[in-house]
Amino acid sequence: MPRLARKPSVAVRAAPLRPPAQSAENFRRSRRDRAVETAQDYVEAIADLTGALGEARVVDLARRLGVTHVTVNRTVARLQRAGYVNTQPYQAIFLSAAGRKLAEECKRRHETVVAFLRSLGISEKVAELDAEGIEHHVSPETLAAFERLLKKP
Amino acid sequence: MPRLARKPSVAVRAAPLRPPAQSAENFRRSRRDRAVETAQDYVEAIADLTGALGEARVVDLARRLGVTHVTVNRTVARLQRAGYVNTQPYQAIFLSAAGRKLAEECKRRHETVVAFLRSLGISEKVAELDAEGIEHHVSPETLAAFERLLKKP
DNA sequence: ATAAATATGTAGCCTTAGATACAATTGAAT
DNA sequence: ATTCAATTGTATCTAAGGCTACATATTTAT
Repeated sequence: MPRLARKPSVAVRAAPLRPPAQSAENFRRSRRDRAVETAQDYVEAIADLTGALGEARVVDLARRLGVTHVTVNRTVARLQRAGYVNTQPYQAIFLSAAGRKLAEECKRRHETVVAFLRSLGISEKVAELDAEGIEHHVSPETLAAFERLLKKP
Repeated sequence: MPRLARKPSVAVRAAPLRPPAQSAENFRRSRRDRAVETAQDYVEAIADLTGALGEARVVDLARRLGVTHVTVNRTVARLQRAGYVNTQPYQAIFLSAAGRKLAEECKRRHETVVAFLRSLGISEKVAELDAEGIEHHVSPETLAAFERLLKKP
């Protein structure tokens, strides 16, 4: 069985390749973002439900997030361990101070992203859809740029 | 222990709340995106490494993606089952036709997102960083808007 | 007051995605 | 030809985040 050399003496194509360190850092941040996305989605949903209904119940969260109540239950328990929410068995779920703060930030960012996409001519529906995924990866610098452009069209 | 009514007869605040169906759909898509992000990141990295070095080895992928070789190994096996790559034990990893196609799309989208962010005045570094997370959530409609605005400044 | 419906909780299973520790293979140098 | 370092593979652990099935509370309706 013929074997390929570890590194061909002559590179097939001389494409410039950024040093892996930077690249790896970007992927790591992207993964880290992913890990906090859930928390953000939940606190945002809890804030909305609390605003609209006076409290956030497990079933309502499940419906809203499109998962079963079991998933909500387990995640809420984790969020409580992390200090974002307060709840007791068979009771509604309320945000802690930290949770409210996080929810505020998320809501503002979400609305900015949606408004920015809308300003580019994206439809309401798609803007909401894309924002849901995009918002978690928008750095402060990029968010600031969005806000700046929304003010000066 | 006092108990809260399931639904307070009078809503504390009359905030309009989109029907959960749409919201749930958005979250579901966002989660589905997450599931294919990995595949996209890998085929993109494999394409880059193949271009630069002639082949993609496990260690290089690991360095580039910022994970251990074990994670790469397992993921590559999954990508092979999914038909995106071809490889054999102790050999380099090559893209299949489907993998090359996916890599092309990802690369184009990645570059568009970076260019668009750059055009907003975002720094090179942050543009790359944010794009890494954002690109996976940009719908065709939004991508088209980005391209349109890049042509007409 | 009791029964039914709804809501919540628990047990257990699957997949993805990270890790360490150790084993086996390969490529290169002596 | 043998050794040695690097690469790759395997076993096993952890945690998040889905799920179904079933058990327990709670709320509502009769």
